Amino acid sequence: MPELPEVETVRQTLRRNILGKTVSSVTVLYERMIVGSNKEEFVKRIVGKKIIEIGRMGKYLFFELSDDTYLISHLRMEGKYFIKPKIDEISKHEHIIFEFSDGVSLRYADVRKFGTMELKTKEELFTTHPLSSLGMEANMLTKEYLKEKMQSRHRDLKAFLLDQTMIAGIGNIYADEICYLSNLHPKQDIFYLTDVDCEMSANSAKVVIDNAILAGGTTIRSYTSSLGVTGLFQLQLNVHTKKGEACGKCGNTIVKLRVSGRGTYVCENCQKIKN
DNA sequence: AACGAAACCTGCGCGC
DNA sequence: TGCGCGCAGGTTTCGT
Repeated sequence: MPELPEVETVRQTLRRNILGKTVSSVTVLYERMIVGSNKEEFVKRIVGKKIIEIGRMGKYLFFELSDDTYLISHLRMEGKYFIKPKIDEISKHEHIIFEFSDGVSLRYADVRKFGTMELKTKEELFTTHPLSSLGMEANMLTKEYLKEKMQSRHRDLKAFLLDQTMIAGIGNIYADEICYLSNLHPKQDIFYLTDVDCEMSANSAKVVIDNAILAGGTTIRSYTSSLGVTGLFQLQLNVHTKKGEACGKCGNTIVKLRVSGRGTYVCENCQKIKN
């Protein structure tokens, strides 16, 4: 489900709904989701704590709890949060249940069980993996930063955009959209990009990501809507999922390729490879 | 250094 | 209707 705009949307919705609540119990129904500690320790470190703030870095969400406890959550492909009354039945794909002292519960659901949760202290939060490994936020890129990162290595542009240690927050949908707006081919070797290309890429990333946040994220292939995520950015997509349709700029037919192991949509007339 | 493939999981849509 | 295959908004690991 989530790239930066979707995670940001979830963050905003969670903030509005559970800030200040105190956790009265935690139930872990799928232990492999927990990283870095066992189920018992995980539960023990959270119960009784209050939710002070909710933050985000790249695609990672983190809950600041009282007493120097931070919970990092990654939704991977299909992770979702739901807020329901405690007494509601636990549905099939809900794996971690947080109950609050006011009768409300926060539930982490994940059909594919790829998501992760990990506890940290304040000291560890930004100084240890995963948050310490992230590159610059996708909507804060500068041409200088991209220039430095791009012009010193050989790599497909799409692989670079998806590399979270280079840029934090871009996933498969927005990578395609950013390439399209920049008139660059996803298979373009970044080594040969010019200063102007770097500037275009930085600007495109900002436009795409910020507009997607404003739209509440993208909802494609949506089965169940998640908390806060019934985004509408799919209405603004230019290439992703548009195989066989006409390019909005030149009318050429948009094709689907495989780049960096991912389904990739491109207008091969507007996005030509150069070197 | 960089790439592809596999692994972690489940469900859906498609062609036969 | 049923089955097998490919595909899915992510990340890590491992072999080349």
